[in-house]
Amino acid sequence: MTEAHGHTTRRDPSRAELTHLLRSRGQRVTPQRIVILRELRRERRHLGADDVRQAISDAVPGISLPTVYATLDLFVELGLVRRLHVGGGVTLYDGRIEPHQHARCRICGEVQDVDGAPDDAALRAEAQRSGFAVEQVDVLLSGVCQRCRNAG
Amino acid sequence: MTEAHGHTTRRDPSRAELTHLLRSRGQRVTPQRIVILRELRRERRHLGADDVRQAISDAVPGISLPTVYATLDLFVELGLVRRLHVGGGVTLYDGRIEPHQHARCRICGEVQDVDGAPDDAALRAEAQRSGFAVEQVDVLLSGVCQRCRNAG
DNA sequence: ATTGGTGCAAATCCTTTGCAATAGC
DNA sequence: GCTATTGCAAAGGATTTGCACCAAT
Repeated sequence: MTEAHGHTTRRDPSRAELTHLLRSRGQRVTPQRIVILRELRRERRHLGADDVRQAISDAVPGISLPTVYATLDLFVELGLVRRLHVGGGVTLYDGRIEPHQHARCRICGEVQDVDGAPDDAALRAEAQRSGFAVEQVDVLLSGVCQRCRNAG
Repeated sequence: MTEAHGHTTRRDPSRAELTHLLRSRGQRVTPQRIVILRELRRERRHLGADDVRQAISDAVPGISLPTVYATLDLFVELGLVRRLHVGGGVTLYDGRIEPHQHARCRICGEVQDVDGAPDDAALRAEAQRSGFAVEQVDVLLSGVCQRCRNAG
């Protein structure tokens, strides 16, 4: 038995990180927050707010969607997760912090990670020419994923 | 008088283009479509669906939002305009076709154009390694625009 | 004991849908 | 005249808000 039925305690690197960040801002460490962050870090898929709620419904049975939204907003502000705006008004959350970009299949809608940072020097320079202070660069590739190419 | 109160007729390059595209697909050339495309081509800002309706409310007084949405969807499919998903679930439409990217101010939300194509060779290659067929690359810069930097 | 966080219910916002009337072709 | 397109009204789905209760510090 490795660690069985994921409970909130026990060696969880994301938990210490979270506790520290929240405490330093006078905010509270709640089970909801612990579980949501752990889920985002564990899951390699990209989750919407309701996906998150479903994914943790065992660990935190009665959690409400407003709480999930509030928590995700907080995590984005803390820099713990990335918010992703893919097509169709869909908003997803990504627990991976390492620099990487995203590719969205126009057939099935699935979003996959693409490792690597964009070579954005030229675009940055161009934006800064007009006085825009660039803080972040998001790249979204669109196309057709392997599975849909095989199916189609 | 250059050409005064923009009416739908008279030398409008976008109109001929639109007529041709629609006819070739057995679709109809309506005043709503003509005016919406002309507005998107003329306006250098990026417009949401309701912005479009307001912008053309003089030319097409009774136009409904569902019609605006349907028309924008059609134009995106025809490749006449680009759909932009910027933060906050906001969807904007861009009548400029030439390759360019976008920068969104995190303070005021304004979206400005950034000329130039991304140097995306490395990311494309990485995505294709996993069987993903890249068709399009969208880059969204985030940061603070000139005006908000001065104000702040 | 304080007061930030949660859950609930309802409100809001954007977008889509169903359908009868209208207008391109 | 045929049928795509429109406008209206209403539905739908995602996210936010207000407030009373609860629980982390």
